[in-house]
Amino acid sequence: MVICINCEIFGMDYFEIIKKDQETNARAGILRTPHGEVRTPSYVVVGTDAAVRCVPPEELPRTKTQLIIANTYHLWRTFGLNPRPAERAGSPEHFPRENVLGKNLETFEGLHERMKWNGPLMTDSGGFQVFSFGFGRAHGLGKMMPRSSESGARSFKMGENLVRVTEDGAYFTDGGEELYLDAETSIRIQEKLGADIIVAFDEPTSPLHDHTYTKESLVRTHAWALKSLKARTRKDQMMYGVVQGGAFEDLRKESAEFIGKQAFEGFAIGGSYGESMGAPREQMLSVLKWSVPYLPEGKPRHLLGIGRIEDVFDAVELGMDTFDCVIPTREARHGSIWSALGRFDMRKGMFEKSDAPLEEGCGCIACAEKKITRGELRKLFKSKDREAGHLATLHNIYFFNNLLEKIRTSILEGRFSEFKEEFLRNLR
RNA sequence: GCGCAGGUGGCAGAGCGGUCAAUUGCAUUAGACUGUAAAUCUAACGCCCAUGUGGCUACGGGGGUUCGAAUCCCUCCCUGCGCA
Repeated sequence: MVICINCEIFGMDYFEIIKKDQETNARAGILRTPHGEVRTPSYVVVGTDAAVRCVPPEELPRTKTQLIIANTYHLWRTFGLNPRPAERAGSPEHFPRENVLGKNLETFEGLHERMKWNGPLMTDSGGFQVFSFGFGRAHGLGKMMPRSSESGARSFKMGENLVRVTEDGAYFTDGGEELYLDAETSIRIQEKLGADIIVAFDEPTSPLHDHTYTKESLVRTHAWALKSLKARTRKDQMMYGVVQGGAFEDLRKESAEFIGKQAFEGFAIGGSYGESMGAPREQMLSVLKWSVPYLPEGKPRHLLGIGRIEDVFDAVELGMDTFDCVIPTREARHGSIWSALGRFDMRKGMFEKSDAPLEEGCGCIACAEKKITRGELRKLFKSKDREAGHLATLHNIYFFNNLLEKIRTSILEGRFSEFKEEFLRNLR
């Protein structure tokens, strides 16, 4: 039985499961949003600052992108009541600076218009920034906590905690200003931004948090979830509730059960993962195993911030439908190309004279249309040409979107497990 | 031929008596990146044993001064610029 506030708008079948895998919890479906359908499982491309970095909007339709996620905190800072230049919001030619300045949210034209993207959009609530600018920054942590012994661990320096969390919300120190964000504000901003899917305000925790703090935080996140629901005024946006609970089985179950019962159109699983019990990846899988059974079968499930190849296969297998992740876009800018064989750092000397395509048979603009070779891409990277990040991003987002399309097809054809096994076997 | 300026690790280029196996950048090598503090960051980078306040060879070649030289002097070779 589907219970949701906006069912009369979205209809009972805004999320339709077309095929369920026999052996696993994988499912293929269609998520219908006001700006079009998302065939699931699907990757969600990250466009934090209202632009997929390095990709002009007109090229997005040729990347198999179905759904893009932008960020409430960053957009609030950029376009909101405290406007500041969107320095990272896309390259200048695609995103004229003058259009960014002097606007505020009251007159904001909407994300779709701004991004020149008419497809499905979602916004994250700003909840992740409560963690990443706060505890995460103070401890040099990201989404996945490295093993302390690994070389290269903690590449990014620890810094000052810029966030103070209270029962009601979070105070951010940002550029000398203090900003306050809470559930009501986050939802008000997300309604102004106007994405098809919005996310309840939450506080992610890390494996470094003990049970006491995690529980405390969970109570807060649950209260914020209810406030988020209550704060909504638009009928044309779906809202996803977020499951937290850190690395603790009891808290994850409690959270999934509580959040799963609320009148959200969909559910997201959040948090950061680490080695408090095994490797980060295994911990994440445990979290999914604990949480998913409590989430309603008939509603979409989103895994926040996850998206390497193995992660996506495992998460689909455990019943997740959508995944957003910066890996394709960020690593593209950092020089890595993803392929069915794994990840390659195109800056390495071994590619200097390579005439091979980035990936054999790839249909992305860089491979299929521009016929860029590895050697050419390496040269662009080495000369710090902006085109390098552009081409690599086009390739990587196509690769992941295409991978999810193949996963979806394999589910529909009843051969998900075989496909997974075969694909992972060929990875380096 | 004369004058001037130079010759430093793969390259560029600091250092100008000890704290120099030598700053820095590039290149190279390895690593990291998972709801975007990130088109970024970390590390290695003469040779050897690899335990080290370790051994060796090194700042064009040779010689000298000095307790001590990449740094000062002499000489040779080479490069650039100017004048013949």
